[in-house]
Amino acid sequence: MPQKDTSTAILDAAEQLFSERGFAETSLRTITSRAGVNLAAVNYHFGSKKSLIHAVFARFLSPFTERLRQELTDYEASLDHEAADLEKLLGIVFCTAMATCEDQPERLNRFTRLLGLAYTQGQGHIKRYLNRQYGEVYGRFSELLRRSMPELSAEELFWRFHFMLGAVMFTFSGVDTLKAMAEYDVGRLAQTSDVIGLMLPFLAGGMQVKAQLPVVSRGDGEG
Amino acid sequence: MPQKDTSTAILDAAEQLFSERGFAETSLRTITSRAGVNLAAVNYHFGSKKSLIHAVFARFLSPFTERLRQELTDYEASLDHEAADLEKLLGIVFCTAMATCEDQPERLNRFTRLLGLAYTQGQGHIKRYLNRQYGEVYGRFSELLRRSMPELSAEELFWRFHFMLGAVMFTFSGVDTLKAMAEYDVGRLAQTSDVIGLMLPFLAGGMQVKAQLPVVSRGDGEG
DNA sequence: TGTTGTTTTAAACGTATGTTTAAAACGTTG
DNA sequence: CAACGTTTTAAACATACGTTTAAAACAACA
Repeated sequence: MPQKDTSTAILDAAEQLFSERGFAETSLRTITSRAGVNLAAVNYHFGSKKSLIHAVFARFLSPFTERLRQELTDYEASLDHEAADLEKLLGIVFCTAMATCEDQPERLNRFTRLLGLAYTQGQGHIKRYLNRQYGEVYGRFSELLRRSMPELSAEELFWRFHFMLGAVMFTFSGVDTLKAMAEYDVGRLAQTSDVIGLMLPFLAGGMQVKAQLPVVSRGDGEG
Repeated sequence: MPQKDTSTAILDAAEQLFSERGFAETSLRTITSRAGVNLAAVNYHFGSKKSLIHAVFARFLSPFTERLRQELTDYEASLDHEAADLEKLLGIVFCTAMATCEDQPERLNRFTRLLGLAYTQGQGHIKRYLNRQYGEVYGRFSELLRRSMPELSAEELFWRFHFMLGAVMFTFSGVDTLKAMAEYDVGRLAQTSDVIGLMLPFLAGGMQVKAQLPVVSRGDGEG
């Protein structure tokens, strides 16, 4: 490949820059100059900045969800009405994600960060797009998660799921900074797979802990 | 108070709008028109948009860290060389945060969200400002956290701490959306104190879980 | 080679932003 | 009241943005 396709060059630059600076903070001019293409190329090939953002997500998420759909189907078949296993389930997601970008492991960081930004940064159109395109696989995973912890109430499961999501998103959002900090603090450079290896027990431990009464309470009543 | 001070009106509007839309996505014109003041008032009272952002953080964080410093000192004194208790420590932070804005509980959501945005959104100057101003209290808390889990390796503690941070930040970043989703899914409207009550066991469970070998591995070697 | 459809380019457009200015309004103090 | 420092105001400024345009360059094919 002597020289990248224009669309690919734009997607590559956009993916990296968006993940570094966010969507609103990254201008088309920065993207096109990094990609070495003309400014108008974005609107020619993608139509608008919004569509470019969607395309960046789609390039990773479409292969990923395709693989994940298959993995979940296989796992569901192997279960045959018995309860699902939480760590196995989380392992499937992580492994599928890593397998989707096995040639460039750093893309996983970029991508989790992009997802985190999509959630926390305004830009409602991104959330709508993601839900429309990939909501079904997410629902499949949710259902398996529920089956892996049948003793948990719907409310506890809901919140714990989002606590977990937060730990994952936030960690990978700043994983490069964190790796550097960890190297400075601890003296050892961690690989992404190491971080996942440390994260899985944390997540499983938090998800499966026995519920107990809260130690925090507010001054007012229960309203 | 018949009519708010101009600076206060700006800070109120900015705090709310920043937390809803992010920093880059909120224009000074939106802020000043929401606050009912003239556009130039921001630059007159705060000098620049950057300084306004810093002022928004300072208005919450200065009283908060002041209280927290005191609470940590008290707790340290009560310990007298014995190990700190993790849940007690987390409880102190949450309670101090809630006490700092006891009159307007929703400010806690806004603020955790602002902190999350500061971490995930580019805007390096915010991180630098926060570290410069409040780094010391953070260090005090870190040290107590370490003392609460002496059996954990430095590396495990570092990463688990950031997993925890992520769960907290992410949850409160979208706590209003999440509350609405939870109400729809589960049928019961949660209060912030309820969410914290559900979160504490999750965090403590994840932090204190016995480490185990990771189930995820990469294809390549250990490099 | 001439024609046609596609891609790239430089330039401009319209709009929105953060900031500055200079005059007006205000409030306090002599 | 008069003078002075502070605050507010409307307008303008310079810059950056996403998008559009129309011409140029290119590619494929007859």
